[in-house]
Amino acid sequence: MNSLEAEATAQEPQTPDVTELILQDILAGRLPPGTWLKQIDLERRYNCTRPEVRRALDRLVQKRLVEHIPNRGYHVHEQDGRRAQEVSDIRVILEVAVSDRIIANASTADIAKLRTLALRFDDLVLNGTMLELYEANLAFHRHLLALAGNQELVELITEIRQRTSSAPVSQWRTRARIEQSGREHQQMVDAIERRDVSHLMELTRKHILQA
Amino acid sequence: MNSLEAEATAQEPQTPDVTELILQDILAGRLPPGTWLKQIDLERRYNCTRPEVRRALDRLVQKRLVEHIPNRGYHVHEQDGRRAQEVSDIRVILEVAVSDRIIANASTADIAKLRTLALRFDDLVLNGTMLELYEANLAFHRHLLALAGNQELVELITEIRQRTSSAPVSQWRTRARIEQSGREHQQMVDAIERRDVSHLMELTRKHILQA
DNA sequence: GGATCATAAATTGGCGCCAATTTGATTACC
DNA sequence: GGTAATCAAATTGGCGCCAATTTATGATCC
Repeated sequence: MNSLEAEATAQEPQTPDVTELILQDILAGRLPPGTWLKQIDLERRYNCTRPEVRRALDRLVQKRLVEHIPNRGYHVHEQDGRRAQEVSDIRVILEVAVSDRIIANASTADIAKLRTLALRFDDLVLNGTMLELYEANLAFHRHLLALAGNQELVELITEIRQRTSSAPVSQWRTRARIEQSGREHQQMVDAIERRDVSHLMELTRKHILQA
Repeated sequence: MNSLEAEATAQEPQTPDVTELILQDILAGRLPPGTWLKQIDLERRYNCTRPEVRRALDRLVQKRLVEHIPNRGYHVHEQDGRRAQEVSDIRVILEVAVSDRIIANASTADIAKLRTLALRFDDLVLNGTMLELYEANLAFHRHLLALAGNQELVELITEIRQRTSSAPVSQWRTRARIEQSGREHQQMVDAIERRDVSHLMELTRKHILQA
């Protein structure tokens, strides 16, 4: 939703939710998989108290993003190839299945909005951080899914996306792949505009599987 | 997984995860939607410390089972008809979509195991608590889904099931409906044994939607 | 010289206290 | 008699300390 307003690492004395800050650092690849998250380090890094760190770590464990070993500590969950594949499979099933609803509900305004978001993604390919790109991509997919008329579905897919793709860097290996993703976004909007359900389904399937 | 070994409310001095205890009480309907979860009450009810209560409450908020209002407190999330409908829709999409994989992977042993679980459900209809029935039902559906060969899918559906069906009582309103569910379980196993994909899909769809 | 044990440093994790906010009741006032 | 303001009780929530466990280091023994 809101892009990154916490660009300065730890400057402001206010408390903008430590969980979100750690999450973004993991997503941005600043805390790579396997990294041990020592409570004192986090306390200093985010300029917060011990209980806040603990609460954040516990939440991230619930989200399956970090692993907890009793009396040993917390570390960023290793990338699991099988799990990533399984999540992709789930996404394909769901997003392909609601393609018809998306097309049925998409108004002219919705399509315009999707184009804007797709363009923003393309723009950030050239000049933008990996995190910004990640969030722009997420925004596009969230608005797309929202058209299916099932709010829970939007939240659910947002959740399971985070669950595996620890570092977005590992998602899009090359710039060529990123640019390809951008083009696919455009094609998906085109398909929606033409009300071509089967084409949208095929585009969605490919887009997710090779992301 | 493990059935209820914490039958005695709060007797043993050990700490068998307070989160799970509160969760079960919500699921069993002992803590109806809307109930305010005062920290002192929980502290006494489950014979645990303040920080444990807080951690449990925070986790349940993450699971969307309780709602948190800052400086006001925590209360069991109200049953949301729309959300329940949306979760059912998601379940239908997913479980119908993997029907073919379930049938492709189901061995003779798997089918026998499913029959056992279905029978256990039927048995508990007569003599068993609501919670036991709920867990037997969950066990059947988990084993069924596991045959699709996607572990994440099993965990995901288990999660979203909990997310809405606050009180399992509200799921199966009448005993007639429960017995009908039991028969449908049997029919689903029959369909798997006959390798009748389309029939399993139709049974699954109806079973979920009118549960 | 290498391995093992003991000791010390560091880290995790449990626990209780106290301030801030809210709720309910009593009192004063219109 | 009803309403509004004030005060007290209760509840939430932040914070730091200390014990338990683990890890690293160094000394001793084989």
